[in-house]
Amino acid sequence: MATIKQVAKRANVSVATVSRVMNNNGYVSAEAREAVERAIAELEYAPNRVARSLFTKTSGLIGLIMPDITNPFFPQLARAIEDVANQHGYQVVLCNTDEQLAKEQSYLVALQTMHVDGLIITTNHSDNPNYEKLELPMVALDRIVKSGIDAVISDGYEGGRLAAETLLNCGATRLAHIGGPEQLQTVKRRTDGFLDVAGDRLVGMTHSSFTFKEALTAAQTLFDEHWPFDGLFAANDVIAAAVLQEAVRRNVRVPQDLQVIGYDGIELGEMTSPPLTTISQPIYEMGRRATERLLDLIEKKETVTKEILLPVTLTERQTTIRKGHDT
Amino acid sequence: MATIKQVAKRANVSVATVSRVMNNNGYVSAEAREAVERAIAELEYAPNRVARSLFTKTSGLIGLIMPDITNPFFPQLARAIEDVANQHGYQVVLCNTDEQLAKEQSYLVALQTMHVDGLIITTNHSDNPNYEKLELPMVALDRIVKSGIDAVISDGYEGGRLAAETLLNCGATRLAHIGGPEQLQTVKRRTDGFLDVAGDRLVGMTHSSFTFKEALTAAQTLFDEHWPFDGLFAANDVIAAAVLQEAVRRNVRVPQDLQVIGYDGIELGEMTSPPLTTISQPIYEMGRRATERLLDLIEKKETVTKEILLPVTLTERQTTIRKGHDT
DNA sequence: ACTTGATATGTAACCGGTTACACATTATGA
DNA sequence: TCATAATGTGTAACCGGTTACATATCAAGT
Repeated sequence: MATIKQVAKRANVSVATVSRVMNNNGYVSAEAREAVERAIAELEYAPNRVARSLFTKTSGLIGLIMPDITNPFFPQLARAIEDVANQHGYQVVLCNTDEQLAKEQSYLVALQTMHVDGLIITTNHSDNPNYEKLELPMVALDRIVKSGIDAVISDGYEGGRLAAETLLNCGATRLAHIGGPEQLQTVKRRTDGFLDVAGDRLVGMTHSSFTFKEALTAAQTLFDEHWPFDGLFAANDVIAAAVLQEAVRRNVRVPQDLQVIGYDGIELGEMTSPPLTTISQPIYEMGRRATERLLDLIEKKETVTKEILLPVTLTERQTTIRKGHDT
Repeated sequence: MATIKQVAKRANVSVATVSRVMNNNGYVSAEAREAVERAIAELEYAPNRVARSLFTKTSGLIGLIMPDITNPFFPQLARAIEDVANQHGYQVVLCNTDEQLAKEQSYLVALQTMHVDGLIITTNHSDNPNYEKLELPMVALDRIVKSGIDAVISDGYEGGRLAAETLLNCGATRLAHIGGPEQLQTVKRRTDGFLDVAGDRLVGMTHSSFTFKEALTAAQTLFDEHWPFDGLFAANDVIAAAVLQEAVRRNVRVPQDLQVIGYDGIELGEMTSPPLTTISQPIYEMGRRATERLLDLIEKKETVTKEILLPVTLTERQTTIRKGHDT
C-alpha cells in the first residue's frame, strides 16, 4: 500500500499538498492538483484510515449492539443499518451480547478504544448502568431507555390494540394471548394494547421467550389450559408460528376454528402454512431511521434528544378471515 | 479517555515503561509495575487501539463479506464467526454485498484501508478478479474458489445423495427436485448428488433463487408441469418451505402424498407445518472452523492452503415417513 | 578489581495521516 | 506605486501508541 509520502514524492510536492487535494481544502494550484491526482492513480493510493483516524479521532465505524443476530427480527434491522451506514461511508461492527451484561460491557470498551463514531443499541436490559455515562452518540432501537438517549421504536400499544380489533372484527369472540418476555417494555406494550381492547373477552393468556422451542411449550400450555378460544394474538411471529404448528398437531383448523395474528412482519410469516396475518413493524424503516438519526448526531452534532415513534400496520394474510369473505 | 502519557506521569515513569507493563514484555521492576498498574486502574486507562494499530499494522478487525444477512442461512454463520472472533479479541465488520461486484469492490478497499487483519468471504461470484491479488489472510466459507484460498464447505454432493436415498428408503418412487441458482457451485453439487442417485426415477425438476417468492413460483410450476410425484428434494429450506405451502394450497398431504426434504438445517425448518425433514449442514461449526482457520492464518502465519470439508447429516422431522412407521 | 551479562528505564524515532504556521508569490485596489 | 489580500506550498508538530537504542545499575565470575 502506497503512503502519502510516496505520492508526494512522485508528484514532486509535499505531503501537505497531497493531503489538500485528497480532502479538497486549502489552496492547490491546478498543476499541483493534476500531478497529485496522476500520482494517486498510478500508485493506486488510498489513504490509511487508521492514521487518519488517529489524528481526527473519528473512525468511520459504528457499533451495532444486539442480543442475537440469529433471532429473525434482527437481520433485517442489521441490514437496514448497514445499508444506510455504508451509503454514508461508514462501516458497522457487529456485536452479539446475548443480553449478558458482561459481554456488553466488554464490547463497550472495545468499541470505545477503537473510537467508533457512534452506537446503535437494540439490547433490552432493564438494568444498564453503562450507556448513560458514555459520551458517544448513540440511538436505541426497539428499546426504551429512561434517560436522554435517542430512540426509535414502533407503536406497540397501538399494534396490540389493532390485533385485538382485527380479531374481533373478523368474528372472534373468545380471545387468547401469548405475551413476550415480561422485562421487555416495547413488547409489554403490545400486550397492554391487546388486553385493553380485549377486556373480558380474554379467555386465556401466557408468556414465552422468543425462542421457537419455548414458544411451542407455551402454545401447548395455552391449548391445554384454556381451549377453546377462536382468536389468538402472539407477541411476535415466532410465537405465532409455534401456535400454528401446535394447531395442526391438534387438528385445529386455522383460520376456521382459530384465527391467529402475529407481530413483527418478518419474512417467516410468509413461509408458514397458512401464511400468517400479522402486525407489521416497519423493520427496515426503523433501522434506516435509527441510522440516519445517529449520523445526524455524529455529523451535525445535534443535541436535543428525540424519540421517533413509527406506526405499525396490519398485514392480512391467511390466518384471519377477511370481513365479507367468510369461508 | 486517558492516554499513556497521563498514566506515565501519574506513575512517575516513562511511557515506555507503561507500554512494557501493558504488553508484558521487556524488563520492569516490581515497584514500577505496581505503580503503573495503580495509575491504570485509577485513570481507567484503556490503550487507544487506533494508535496501536497504526504502529503494529494490525487492527483486531476481521471483515465479513456476505451477500445478504437477511437470507436466513447467514445469521447463524455470522453468529458463529462473531463468537469465535470475539473470544480471541477480534471484532467483525459486517458487509452485505448483494452479490454486486461494485459493492464488493468498494468494501474491499474500505476494509483494506482500515487494515482489517483478515477476511471471511461467503459471496458466490463466479467472476471475482478481486481476492486473489489481495494479500490479506482470508478464508472462503460455503463457497468454492479456484486458486489458493482456504475454504470451508460442507459436503453438498453427499447431501444430495443422502436426500435421494432417504426419499427412496421412505418409499418414494417418483422424485422431483428444485435446484438453486445454477451459478452457485456449492449448491449445484447438491443437485448433482441427488440426480446421480435418483437416476430415471426423476420425474420433474426446476430451479429457483433462494427468495421465498420465487421459490413459490417455482413450486407452482413444478406442480403444474410434473405432478404427480411423491418425493421432493429442495436445494434449501426456504424452497422447501415454499413447496410445503404450495402443497397445502393444492390439498396435497405431506408426508402422506408427498415427502419433502430440504437442505441447510436452519431454524425455519422447525417452524413449518409439518416440521421439515432436511439435510443439515453444520452451520455454526462451519462458521467456527472458518474463523479458527482465519485466526491461524493471521496469527500463526500459516501458508499451506487448506480446504475443510464438513459432513452433513439427515435431520428427520415430519415431512418424511420414518421407515417402519409408515402411516 | 574488573569484565560481563542481566536487569531497569528513559529518549526519541516511527507508524501515516492532518493542519497550524511561516513564507512566498501573485492579484487587487486606491 | 505600494499596501493589502488572496493564493500556493512546504516544514514540522501532533495524534497515541511501540520499540530500537543509549545509558545506568547491580550481581556474578575470574
